[in-house]
Amino acid sequence: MKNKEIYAIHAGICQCLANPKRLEIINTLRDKEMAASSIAGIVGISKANMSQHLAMMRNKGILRSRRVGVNIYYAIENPKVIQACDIMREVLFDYLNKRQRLTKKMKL
Amino acid sequence: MKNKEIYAIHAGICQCLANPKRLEIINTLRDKEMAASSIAGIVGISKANMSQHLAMMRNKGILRSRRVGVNIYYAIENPKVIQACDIMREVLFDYLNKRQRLTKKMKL
DNA sequence: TAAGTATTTAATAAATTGCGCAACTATATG
DNA sequence: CATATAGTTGCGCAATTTATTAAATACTTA
Repeated sequence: MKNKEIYAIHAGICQCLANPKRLEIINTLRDKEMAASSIAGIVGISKANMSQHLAMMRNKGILRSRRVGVNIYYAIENPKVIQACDIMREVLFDYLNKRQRLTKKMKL
Repeated sequence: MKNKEIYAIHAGICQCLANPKRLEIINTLRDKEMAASSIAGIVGISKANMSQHLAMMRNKGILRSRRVGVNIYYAIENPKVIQACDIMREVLFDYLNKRQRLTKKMKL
């Protein structure tokens, strides 16, 4: 497999993290499985839209799903995603802290 | 700061990883700083486009830049990004391996 | 200061993404 | 079988992203 192809698929998987709703879904499923409609309720989006986000993440190996009666339960497939997510959140906070320090300094 | 806002900024930073060219840039700068045009040469995109990608990542605290004469050198600002990148790459490989095993099993 | 190299910026076109809506499928139950 | 509930899918549209081009800026050196 070519290097450029790898980067493309890699980017495709990272794409899952590049949307606030999907981050919230991942965070909600951090330690439990949950039915699609329950997640939709928590995140506050429509069933259809939720289904689209969930399908995307399942197709990329980030989530898995299983049917139990009328419900379909989703869960994190690969916990490494949580790890990556958390690290990127640290990057975010490092960035915010740095900006805050700079702003303070400018006010002195 | 509101929870939803955090998710939005978090997604904004993750967006940097959601493009093959940017992943290649990050990987190229993994252990060294490099002038914009040199990176463009390695990754194989135009200077203008490179500049846009670099600016985006600098604005989000992922890269930093410094001018040395006529050149502007870019480097990773927060090494945690590399870590997150590598973990997401593992997720990718876990996924590819799993698919391969499934494909093999189906052929038996 | 004029010319050359490196980089950025602005404007645009093309491609992709996100989301609402309606229709459809699958399961459970009266 | 009819109905209800949970979830998925296809379609269209607005918003965002990406790449391209041309013009502008910054620095160096003759």
